[in-house]
Amino acid sequence: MTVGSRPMLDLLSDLGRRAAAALATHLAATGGAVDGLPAELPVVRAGKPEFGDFQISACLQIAKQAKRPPRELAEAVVRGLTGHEALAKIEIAGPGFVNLHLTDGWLANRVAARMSDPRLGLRPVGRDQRVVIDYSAPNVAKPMHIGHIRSTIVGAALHRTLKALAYDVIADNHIGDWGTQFGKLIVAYRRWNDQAAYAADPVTELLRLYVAFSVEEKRERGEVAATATATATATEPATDEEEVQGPAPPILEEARRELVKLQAGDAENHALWQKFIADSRHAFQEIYDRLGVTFDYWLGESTYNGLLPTVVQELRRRGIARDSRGAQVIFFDEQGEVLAAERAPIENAKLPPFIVQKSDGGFNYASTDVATLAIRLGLFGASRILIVTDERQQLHFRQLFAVARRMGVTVPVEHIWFGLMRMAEGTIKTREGNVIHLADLLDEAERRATVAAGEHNPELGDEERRDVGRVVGIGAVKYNDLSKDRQTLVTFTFDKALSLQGNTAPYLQYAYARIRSIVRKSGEAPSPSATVILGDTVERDLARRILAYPEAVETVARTCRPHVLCDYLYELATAFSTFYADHPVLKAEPTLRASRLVLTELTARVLRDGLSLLGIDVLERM
RNA sequence: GCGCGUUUAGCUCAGCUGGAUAGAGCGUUGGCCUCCGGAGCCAAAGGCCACAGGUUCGAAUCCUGUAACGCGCACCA
Repeated sequence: MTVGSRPMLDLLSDLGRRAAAALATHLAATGGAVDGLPAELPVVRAGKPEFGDFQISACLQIAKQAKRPPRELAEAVVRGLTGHEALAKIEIAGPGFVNLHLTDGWLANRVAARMSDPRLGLRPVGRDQRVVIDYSAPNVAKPMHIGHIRSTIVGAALHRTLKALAYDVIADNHIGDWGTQFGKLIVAYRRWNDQAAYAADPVTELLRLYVAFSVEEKRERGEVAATATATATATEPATDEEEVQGPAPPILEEARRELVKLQAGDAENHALWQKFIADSRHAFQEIYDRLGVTFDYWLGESTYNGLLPTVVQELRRRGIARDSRGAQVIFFDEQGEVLAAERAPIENAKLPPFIVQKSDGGFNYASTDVATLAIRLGLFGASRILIVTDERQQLHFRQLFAVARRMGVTVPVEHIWFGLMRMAEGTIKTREGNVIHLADLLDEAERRATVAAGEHNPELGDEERRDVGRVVGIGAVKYNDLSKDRQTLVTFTFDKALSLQGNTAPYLQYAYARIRSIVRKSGEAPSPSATVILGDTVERDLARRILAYPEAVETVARTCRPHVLCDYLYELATAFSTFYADHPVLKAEPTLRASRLVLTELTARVLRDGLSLLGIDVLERM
C-alpha cells in the first residue's frame, strides 16, 4: 500500500483507536470501568469550521456510564492524541467535545501524494466478494418508459461503483420474458398485427396489440356481465370476494389456451414468443447503448422455468409450502417468519400468504424468484445480492427474504427500492397516452442541451455542439435521478429533469471543462513532485474535499445510495469554483502556480472519476 | 381495515444513523467581467424540521399516538 493512498480514512481510524486507548487507560486508573468500550472512538467531520476538521463526541456518551465528568474524559482523550503528527491543535469545547485541527502540512503532503495514485485513494474493499446486482429488468413487448429509468440508472451507478472498489460484480438483467401476457400477445398478434408497423417499430406495435387486447377483453366482459346479471338469481351472496367476477370473456379463454400451448412447447407459439423477445431486446439495447449501460447476463424470468417444479417440491418437502385452496402456499407467523407447513395459518400473521404455485398448476413470480435466488447463491456463489426495483415490490421481497432465511440463506440479500416516478400535470403526452417513452425523454434532453450549448458557446461547430448536447443532455437526465435519495417519490417534469443550473450534471461537467482549459493553457503536466501550499481556508477546504473522495464512494457501496456521491462531487465542484474565483493559477508565482496546478488537476481527476462511477461523461470543451 | 414508506425555507431536496447557531439548489433582492471559460463567484431575505406527548446532558434524527399524502395486501409481474 503506497503512502497516501487512503490517508483520510486511515487517519480517522488511527485517531479513533488512540483516543479509545487513552480513554481505557484513564478509566482503568480511576476505576470508572465501562462495559463494551469500543476499540475505536468515532471521529466525524466537524459541523462548523471553528470546530476544526474533525470531532470526537464519544466522551459525552461514555461519561454517564463511567460516572465521570465528560470534560475529564475529554482531557484523557486529548492527552492520548497530543503530539500526533497530523494534528495542529486539539481543544475541548462545550460540554465535552474534542475538536481536532489538522496541520496544513499533513493535508498538503497527502494531497501531493495523491497525484501519484491512479485510484485517487479508492481502496479495494470489495476484494474477494462477489455481488450479483439485478437492475433495469424491463418487460418484453413493452417500450421502456420513464418508470424504468431509475432502476436502470441507479443500478448501473451501483454496478460501476462496486466494480471500482474491486468487488467482483455480476450484473444481471432479469427481464420479464415470461408470464400470462404472452398468451394475450399471441392472440392479439394473430388477429390484429400490422406488418408494416411491426417492421418499423416492433415494440410499439406489440404495445398497441396488448392495449387492443385489453379493450376487446373489457368489451366482452361488459357483454358477459350484462347477460350474467340478467340471469342471476341474486339470492346467493358471494362467499369469496375474489370470485364475484363473472365468467371470463371468450378472448381471455383463448389467451389462456395459447399460453398453455406455449408452455407445452407448441412450435408455432414458441417461435412467436422468441421473436417478441428478440425484437424487444434489440429495442432495449438501443436505449442501453445511449445510456452506456451494460450487463453480464440477461437471465430473464423464463430462464428458471425448468427449475420451478423442483423448487416447489423442495419447498413442500422441507415443510415450508403446503396445499391451500388448490395452490401451493407459504404462510407466515406473527414475527414475519415462515410458518411450518404442519401448523394452521394464524390470524395475525405479519405477512400475507406467499403463493408459489397457482391452483391451475402454473408457476408465478414468487416461485421464479425463489429459483433465481437459488441460482445466484449456488451457481454464481454470490456473497451479496442487490435487487433494484420500485417500491411496490417491498412486500413481495419481504416474503421472499423470509423464505430465504427459512432455507438457511445467510448472505445479505437487499431490496434496493426506489420511489415511483409520477407525472405532473401538463407534461407532454406521447402516442400511447400519458406514458413518456425513455427514448423520447432522451431525445428531448439532447435537443435542449444542444440548443443551450449553442447559446453558451457560439464557437462550437455543428458536430461538436451535437456531441456536447448529447453528453450534457444524457448526463442531466441521469444526475436528476441519481442526486435525490432513491426512496424519494419523483414528480416528473422536463424542466426539472433537464435543468442545467445548480446541483446538476452540467454544472459538474462545466467545472471539469473549465479546469481542463486551465491545465491545457498551462502548457505542462501538473507535477507529482510539486510541493502543495495551502495558503488560506479556501485552498485548505479544496484539499480536504479532494481527500474525502474514497469516503463518499465507500458510503455509496455500503448503503446503495448514489446521491451521496452526487452531493460530494457537487461540494467539490463548488469548492473549486470558489477557489477559482479569486486564486490565480497560471499567473501565480512559480511555486504557488505548481501547487495550484496540482489542486486543479486533482479536482479534475476526481470529478471525472466520480462522474464515471455515476455513468456520466465529461467533455474537454463545452 | 392492516402493513410499509414519506412529511425539513415559496418550490426541489441534503442533513454523514443522537451532537454545538438545521444546510444547498431554484426563485427573489443586491453586489462581482482592464483577471486562467459568467452554464460562474460573493452576499441578503426566507424555518414551530407535519402535529402532540415521551426517552436524556443533548432530538429533524429514537419511542408512542394523531393527521395528510404515496404504495401494497391469495393465485399479475
